[in-house]
Amino acid sequence: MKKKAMEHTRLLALSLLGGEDMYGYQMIIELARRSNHVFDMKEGTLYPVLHGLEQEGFVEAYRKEAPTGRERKYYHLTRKGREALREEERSWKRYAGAVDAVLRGGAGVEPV
Amino acid sequence: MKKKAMEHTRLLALSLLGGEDMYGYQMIIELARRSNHVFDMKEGTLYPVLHGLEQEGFVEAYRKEAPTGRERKYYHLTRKGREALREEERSWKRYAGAVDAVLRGGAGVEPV
DNA sequence: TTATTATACATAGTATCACGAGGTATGTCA
DNA sequence: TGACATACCTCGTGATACTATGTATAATAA
Repeated sequence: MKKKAMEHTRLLALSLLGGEDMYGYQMIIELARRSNHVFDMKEGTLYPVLHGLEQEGFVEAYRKEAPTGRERKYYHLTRKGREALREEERSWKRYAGAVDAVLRGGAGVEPV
Repeated sequence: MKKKAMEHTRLLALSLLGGEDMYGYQMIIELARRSNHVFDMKEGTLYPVLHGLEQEGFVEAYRKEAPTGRERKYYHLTRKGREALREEERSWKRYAGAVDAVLRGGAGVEPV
């Protein structure tokens, strides 16, 4: 079987940050935990996405020292980011609903 | 807002053929209808996918004349294809369930 | 009659996306 | 001290879906 593509990475990242500020590494761990390891996001996937979100003004980064003495780069969801999250959620529900409708044989999705 | 990528095209194609034999153009129309135009698949997307499915032995093509006198190329789901459909459906449910779990804040997905 | 549209198939080029591989650096623990 | 976990990052590659384009026929409009 082929490898399952990640997809919807932005939605997942935004959703994670919707709850609390997080740093990249933490997001990967959390995503794996919350999805029961269905999502095993790679650094090579997440970091470019975070940088993109930052450039778009959806997240803001700040550095904070961890209890261990190490510096971490935390990401905070901006207002604009929260709107984007809501939009992406809608988009996901629409998408998932449409897939399910097709699988059921086209029982009909709500009109858009 | 960025364009939403199709994704899971194979699943959708297999699912359409799970009901009855169809020809490519018909699949595009049907998919749009059943998904209420959430999916507006392009020929440039579908045909390569169909050819791939054929090469893998998931579908078999045959030509049949339409009432209009025109020739159409119908695709039929093989046994192997039906298995692939079931597998893709499982995969989709797993994926969608995991996304929903993350959106809910990680209420927990069934272990895999 | 002729032009346009809808039907029907197909490929080539392009953009995006996620991954693998690799690099850097620090803290912890045996 | 050396291995491992933590923590960040980039580059190259492959997969996927899109746009654009090409071909051809049937139906319809001008």
